[in-house]
Amino acid sequence: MPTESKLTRRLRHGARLSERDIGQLETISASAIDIVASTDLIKQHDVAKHAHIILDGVACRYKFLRDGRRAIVALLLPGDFCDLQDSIQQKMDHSIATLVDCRIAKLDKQEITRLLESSPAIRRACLWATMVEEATLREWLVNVGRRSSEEAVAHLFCELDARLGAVGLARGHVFYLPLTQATIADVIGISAVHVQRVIANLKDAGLIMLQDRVLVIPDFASLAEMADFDETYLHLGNTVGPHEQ
Amino acid sequence: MPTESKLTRRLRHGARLSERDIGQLETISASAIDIVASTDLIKQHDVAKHAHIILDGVACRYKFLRDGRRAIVALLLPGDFCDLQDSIQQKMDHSIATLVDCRIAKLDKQEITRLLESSPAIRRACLWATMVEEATLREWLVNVGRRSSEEAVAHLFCELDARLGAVGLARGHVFYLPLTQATIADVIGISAVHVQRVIANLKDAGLIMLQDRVLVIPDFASLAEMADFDETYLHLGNTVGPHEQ
DNA sequence: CGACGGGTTGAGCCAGCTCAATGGGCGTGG
DNA sequence: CCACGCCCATTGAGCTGGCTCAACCCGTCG
Repeated sequence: MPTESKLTRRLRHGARLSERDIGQLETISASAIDIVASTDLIKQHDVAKHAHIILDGVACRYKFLRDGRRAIVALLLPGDFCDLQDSIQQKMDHSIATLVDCRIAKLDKQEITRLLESSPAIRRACLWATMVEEATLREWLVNVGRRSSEEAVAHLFCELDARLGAVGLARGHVFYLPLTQATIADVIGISAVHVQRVIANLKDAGLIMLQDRVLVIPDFASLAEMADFDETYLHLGNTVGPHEQ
Repeated sequence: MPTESKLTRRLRHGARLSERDIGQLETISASAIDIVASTDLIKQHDVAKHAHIILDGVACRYKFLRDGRRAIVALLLPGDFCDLQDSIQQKMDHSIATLVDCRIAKLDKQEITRLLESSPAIRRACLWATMVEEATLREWLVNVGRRSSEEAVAHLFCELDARLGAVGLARGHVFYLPLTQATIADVIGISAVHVQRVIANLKDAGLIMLQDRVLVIPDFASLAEMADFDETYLHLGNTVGPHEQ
C-alpha cells in the first residue's frame, strides 16, 4: 500500500492496528484540507472546538511574551495530533500555527469521541501519542535549559530525523528541513543570528550538510553523540508496521 | 473536615467530586508512607511498577546529561500524581526523586485501574491533572527559553504560590519554599551562584522577602507583572470545593 | 570538633546577544 | 521585462548576562 497516510504510519508505532482501525484513520486522512503557511489554527484563550491532525507540512505550538519574544513549545509533524486533549479542555493556554503550507484534518468533538470509542487499539495509540508529546516536552526542557546552543541544535536535528523517519519522510538521514533560522531560534531559545553561526559550526565540523533546506547527516552516530541524543523518549520502539521498500 | 487530604484538595480543582469519590481518595491518602529526602522513586530506564502520589513534601522529575549537568523538568507538590500515565508505559525516560522528606502513596497497576474505573469524576480529574502537567511543561519551556533569569525565578515563585495555594499550603502569598538554590538553578537552567544574585536582586527590588526558607510576596501583582505570569495554564479556574476557613 | 551542606561574595571570562549592513531569491505591480 | 520590496541567510563588531573558580561563613550533625 504505497498510499498509507502519515497518520496511520505514525500511530502504528503506538499500537498494533487492525485493518478496520486503519480504514478509520484513512477515512479521516482523506478528509484533510489545505491550509497555507502562517495561519493560526487556534489562538491562545480561545476554546478549542475541533482537534487537528497534520497530514502534510509542519505546524507549531507557540506563546508570545508581552514584549514580542516568541517561544515555540512544540513542532507538529505529519501524523501528529494537535489537540486531542486540548479539545476536551477549556481555554487554550497557547496558540497553534502552520509554519508551511499544510494538509490538515479537522475533527469535531463528536468525531473525536467516535474515533476514540471505535477501538481499544486506537485509544491506546492516542494515549501513546499524548505520552510521547509530554516526553518530548521534557527533553526540550533539557535542551533549552542545560545544553549549549550547538548541542541543542544538533539534538533538534536528531529528533527531527527520528520523527520524520518514523513516518517515512527521512531516509538515510536525509530530509527536507522546513524551518527558518528564526523558527529554530524560537525552539532553542537563542537568537536567530546565533542559529546561523551554530549551523555554520556544525557544517565546519562535518556533522551536517545543509543547503536549500535539505539536511544531510553524514554520520548520525557522531551527531547524536555530541548532542547527547537518546531516542528513548520518542518511544518508537514498538514499531509494528511494515518497514516496506 | 479539617483533615481533608492534599490529594482531594487538588483534584477538587479538576472535577466535582462526590462523597464517595472523596472517600476513595482519602483511603488512598491514608495508605501513604514516609520517604526521606533525596531518594529516587523511579530511575530512568526502569519500568514503572506503581504510580506515586505526593501527599506531603516535594519531589521532582529530572534528567542527567552525561557530564553531570542536571535538569529538573517538573516539581511535584502535595496532591500531584507522579506517574499516572508513565506507569502504563514502558521504560521511564527520566527519574523521579524526593527533594525533602515526603509522605507518598504508592498504587500498583491494579489499584490505578480500580481508581480510574471507580467514577467518571475521578477519571475526569486525572485527565485534567495530566493536561495541567503538560501545560506546565510548556510554560516552563517559555520560562527557560525566553525569559531573563530574574523573570524566570519570579515566575517560578508565582507558580509555586498558586500551586501551593491551591492545596492550602500558601496563605496570603506566604509559603514555605522547600528548594535549595541549586535546585532552583536546575529548574531554571542557570547556575546556582547566579540564583543567589537573582534572589538578592528580587529582594532589593522589594518584590520578595525570603528568610529561613519562608517566602513572602508582599505585592503579588507586581511580581506577576514583572514575571509575565498568567495563571491560565494551571487551570485552577473551576474550583468547586470549599474555600473553607 | 571536624565535616558537610547550604548560602554569600568577589573577580575575571566567554557564550550568546544586539545592532547594523549586505546579498540572494522570489513574487508583485507597472 | 524590469524594478521594487520582502524574506531569509550571512557576516562583522562590540557588549553583557550569566558563567566558572575560589574564598569564606554559618548551622547542623555525627
